[in-house]
Amino acid sequence: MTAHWLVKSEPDAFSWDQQVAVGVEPWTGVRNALAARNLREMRLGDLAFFYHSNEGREIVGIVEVAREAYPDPTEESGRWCCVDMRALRSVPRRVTLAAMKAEPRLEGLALIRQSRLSVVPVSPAHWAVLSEMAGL
DNA sequence: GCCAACGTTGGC
DNA sequence: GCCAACGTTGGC
Repeated sequence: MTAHWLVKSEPDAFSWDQQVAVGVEPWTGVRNALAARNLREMRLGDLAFFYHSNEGREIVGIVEVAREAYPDPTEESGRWCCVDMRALRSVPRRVTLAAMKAEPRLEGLALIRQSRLSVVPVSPAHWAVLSEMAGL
């Protein structure tokens, strides 16, 4: 069963253009227990929206899980994990946070409800609405 | 184990 | 640049 997610990155730190350029990239640096749990639940081939936080505040592309959770190499203790993400495609239309907030069918979206969480699940229904808004 | 202080994230 | 939300830390 394929699950859907949304992952955030500040474009200043790591942008969608960089993700596209490298293809596959370790999704490191998550230091929040709930976000880390979401990472561990990701399965090979799961899809995720790539969202630019802070600057842009919009969904810009789609990535897929290319490797399931393993210890984050950027952290010594081994208690944090990361996954590998592969760039799949840019979205034809970027979906802004404002547009998501204005869409009644997206009520309860974790991105809005827990704005500080960097890795959040997206329900199948919400995924369908967001895909439609993104022009997919 | 409680809770105040503090730090960080991210929207505005 | 401000501030709300919320996670973490440390004193007790």
